Amino acid sequence: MNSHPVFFHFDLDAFFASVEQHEDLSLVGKPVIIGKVGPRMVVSTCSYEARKYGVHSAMPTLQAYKLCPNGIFLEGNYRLYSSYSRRVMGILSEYGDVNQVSIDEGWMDMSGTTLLFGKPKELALKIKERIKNEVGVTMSIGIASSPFIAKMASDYNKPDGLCMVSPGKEQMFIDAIGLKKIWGLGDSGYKTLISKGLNTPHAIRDLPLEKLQSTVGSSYGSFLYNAVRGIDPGTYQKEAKSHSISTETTFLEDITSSDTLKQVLLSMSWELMYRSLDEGIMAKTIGLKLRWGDFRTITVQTTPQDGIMNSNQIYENAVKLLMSRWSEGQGIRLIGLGLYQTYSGDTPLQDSLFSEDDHKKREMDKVVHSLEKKGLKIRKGV
DNA sequence: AACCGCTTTCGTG
DNA sequence: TTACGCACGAAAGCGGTT
Repeated sequence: MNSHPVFFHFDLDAFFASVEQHEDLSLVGKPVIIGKVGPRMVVSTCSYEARKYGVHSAMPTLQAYKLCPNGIFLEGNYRLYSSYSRRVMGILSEYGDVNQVSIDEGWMDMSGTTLLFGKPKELALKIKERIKNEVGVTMSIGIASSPFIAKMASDYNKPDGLCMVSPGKEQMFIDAIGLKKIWGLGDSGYKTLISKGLNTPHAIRDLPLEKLQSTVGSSYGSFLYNAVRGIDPGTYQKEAKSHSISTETTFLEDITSSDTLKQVLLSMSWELMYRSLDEGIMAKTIGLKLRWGDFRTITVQTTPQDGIMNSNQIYENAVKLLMSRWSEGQGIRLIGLGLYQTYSGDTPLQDSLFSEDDHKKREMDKVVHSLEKKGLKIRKGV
């Protein structure tokens, strides 16, 4: 009887680039890079052929161009990728509940499905084959006793990989991949550990929990304590908390005029308002993010006493926040606006605080938004 | 002591 | 030789209030 837990983590290989290669077969085998060559642009994804040149995600495209001048640089077609993604998720969902993590990745609890679908490894091979044949892209799958280990297993043999970590071998697996590949341990944490002489999972295992927590903080300490033992530190079973919606943009050139910044904030206020209406949420907090030409970055937020009802209020608060930290003439590279501390509903927490006008403006926002969704162009340039 | 608000930092894809 | 996006969540540290 196989009664132990079995999780699949799946990850599509160089997904956007693979889709482009499948759509245009002349790109197969070539270095395909998603990202327009130009200042302030970065690589979104690139094919494995491009990675041979040292190109990788988040790299400035100008640098990628230097490394790989023969690369095929594409702008990216997110609708297309989404439709591929939906087809993949559709196939996967024939085998169980899909916990989608992003457009190209997710995990499933496949415990106790052997009688139904066959042994995990064979099932994984079958799924990989189906995705390749029916969608046209390759997928890597990791199989393990927790989503945490399965996640790293799916990365182990990429691309077109399959890796199973047998129950009881989790800690050995962590030792084999090393600190740097532990999910949740990024550049900064890695450097901190190295600077303290903690170079391997083994070295961290030698420390008692309390000691670890006093060196790197209680939360991070217990995360590491579990991770180096191959125990899922609770990576994916987080309950959905208050979420947030935000938008930001980097200008082609630094902006120094308040009119331009205000115009952008106005359009962002509309966007956030409409997105929050679509998602049926209200927010308590408005936050502004600014990045100066020298990359210095700050955030500033406010939780207005009178709540947030409509796009006007978002905009007015945003401008106040801007003026509290920025003076005319300073070059702004990036500006962002977000709604935080959201809760679901259509009514404010303390309704009495809202004026009649605020309610009216909210109703107007709704009408404008519904007309726009039907294809009517109300505003210009958005 | 518990809670809330604000800001920064870190990490993910 | 440089080049550096966007959206989201979690947590720490601090100061203030109940």
